[in-house]
Amino acid sequence: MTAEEATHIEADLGWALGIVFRGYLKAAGKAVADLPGGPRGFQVLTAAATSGCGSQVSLAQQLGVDRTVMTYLLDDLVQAGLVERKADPADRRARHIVVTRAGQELLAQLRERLLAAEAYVLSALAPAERETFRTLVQQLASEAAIASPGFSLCSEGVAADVAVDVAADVAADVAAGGAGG
Amino acid sequence: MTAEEATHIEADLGWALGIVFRGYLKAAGKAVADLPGGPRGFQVLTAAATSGCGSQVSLAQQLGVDRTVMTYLLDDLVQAGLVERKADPADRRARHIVVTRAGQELLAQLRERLLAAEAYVLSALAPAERETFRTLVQQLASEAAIASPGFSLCSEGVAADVAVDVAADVAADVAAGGAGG
DNA sequence: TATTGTTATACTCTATAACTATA
DNA sequence: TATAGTTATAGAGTATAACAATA
Repeated sequence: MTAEEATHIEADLGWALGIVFRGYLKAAGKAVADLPGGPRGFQVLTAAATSGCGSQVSLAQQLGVDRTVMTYLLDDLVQAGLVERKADPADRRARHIVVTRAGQELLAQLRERLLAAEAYVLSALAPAERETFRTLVQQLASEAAIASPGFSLCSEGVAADVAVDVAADVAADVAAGGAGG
Repeated sequence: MTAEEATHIEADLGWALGIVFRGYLKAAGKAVADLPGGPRGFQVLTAAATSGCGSQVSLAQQLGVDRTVMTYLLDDLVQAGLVERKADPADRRARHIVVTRAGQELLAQLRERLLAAEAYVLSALAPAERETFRTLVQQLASEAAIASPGFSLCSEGVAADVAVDVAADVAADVAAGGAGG
């Protein structure tokens, strides 16, 4: 490596990732400003709604955060009436996180707003490149998540049926005009 | 959007970006553990070494952080003898940030360690995909940085000549065996 | 003994305002 | 009046340890 090859800041992956991530947080924060926990709260809602095993540790592992963080996030979401901590009959230590109907409705609405925010963040890329970028980030994140200790996605499970049941009702509402931008 | 299309957490761009970014911070943090400020300190060093206009605000804008953060980062780097705050004869308010010889040496060494950390973060992708990902993130970050108020890269300028002068000496040292992993 | 959930603590990063010295 | 740099403060986000209840 010679002096002429002195790396500029744009070549630093950490710089680029940081800029993009902070830009995303800013855009997504506005999109879900009325949701407790902001983008993190949305991720909890999404994971709780689509994941089969809804225990707090399992959600925390999926989201890549500490289980102590999950307690705070859930406290706020419970207080807002968006999720509930149900007792797990199979393990009295665990709490089963269930998204309420209000939570399902809000989730469906915020999903569209968040998609718009994502589109804004990616707007510097050509349409084909956006999909490529999404695929690659997703691929990196999935591998990293799998590599983290104790990770399991639990896409099938006991709670999935209940969640889908509620989601069916909600989907009708949203399609009827709930999708406010 | 129907219930069957309920978005899983992997489809959330914020989730993926967060996982990847935190994974990078972890890997990069180990790589530059002996540098004040960690990966952020490395970015300051890189920007100061390759950017022409080395004022603190200009560096802060390039890095996408507040100018108050730059003060703390530079305090530690100055104390470690890696950069110096020189008076700017053209503007007595401004400080010209110059990387010392020790800073240049450390920068050259850490650059290789950081490249290894970056390679680790991207290891889930095929070689061709890694370059694609780098290009796309860089493209997104550059556009976002340019869009931010007051941004200017200043790749050419007064200090550039001095920096390259020092860098030439350092490059010889590193090539001779300074690149410790 | 290990795990779930909670609480408390501390450390980092970030955001804001106020202050000085210069322009 | 505006800008460069500093300082102080507060708010998020994260990491760690400790604890009670349960496996």
